[in-house]
Amino acid sequence: MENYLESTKVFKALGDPKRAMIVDMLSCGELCACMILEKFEMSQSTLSHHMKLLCESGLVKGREEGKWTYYSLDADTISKTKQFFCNITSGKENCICKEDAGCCKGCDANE
Amino acid sequence: MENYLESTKVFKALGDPKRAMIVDMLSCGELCACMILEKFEMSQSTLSHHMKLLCESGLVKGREEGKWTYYSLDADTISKTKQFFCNITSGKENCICKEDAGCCKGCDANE
DNA sequence: AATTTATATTGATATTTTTCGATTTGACAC
DNA sequence: GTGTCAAATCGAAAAATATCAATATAAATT
Repeated sequence: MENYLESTKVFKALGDPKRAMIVDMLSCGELCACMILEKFEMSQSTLSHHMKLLCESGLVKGREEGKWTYYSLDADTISKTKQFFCNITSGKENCICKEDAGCCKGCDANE
Repeated sequence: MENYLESTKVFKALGDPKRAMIVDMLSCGELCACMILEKFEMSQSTLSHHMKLLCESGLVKGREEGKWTYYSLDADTISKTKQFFCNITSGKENCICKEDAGCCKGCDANE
């Protein structure tokens, strides 16, 4: 059984175009919040909120240095998420629909 | 430049554990709404709403046959989404942060 | 034609998310 | 210490989403 809750958090984080764009930016290396902020039309507090969400999903890591915070992608989460995406989308014989009826009731997908 | 809006719609759809689970179910073949409904604790109208969202993202296709609607995964969207995920997360030299400052203002990520 | 069955739609409510301005915190410079 | 800068947090408002019960639609069955 997949860990739906963990990976869907990452998808939720990527479900916003601005956040996906931030991830794209970070893919060529770590950046401080101020650099990211320069590229967008949003307030500093809004960016901070987006960064927090990205960090909480595990996709992004923050590193504090003096008064700056540098953000970078988390390779491990990226690889796990890719794996999860492939698992749930690639054809297979024994996916959950083949199990007993009602198998999804009360599992983590229902919170 | 990536098509953020299109792919982030798919991520948004996958950002809900129940919907991710539905996608997982569909990965072993097409299912009618009634079969999916059996597995969850949610009302019929709620499931219908989730299926609509999945279809609108392009990840799932609906096929009507008599009084049933059969749902299945859309291979093309899956492959495009995987590609997009890889593009924005894999290290590269020329990602958007290397372009002119402010390049993201007014582009599709800002709606 | 009337009934049942599968699904979609509508209307309402509750919750979550997005966003901002204002404030706070913490580091650095003077 | 005082002021400045980067970033986080708080509080509030607006928008989007999730959910359900009720109703509508449309096909199959009687």
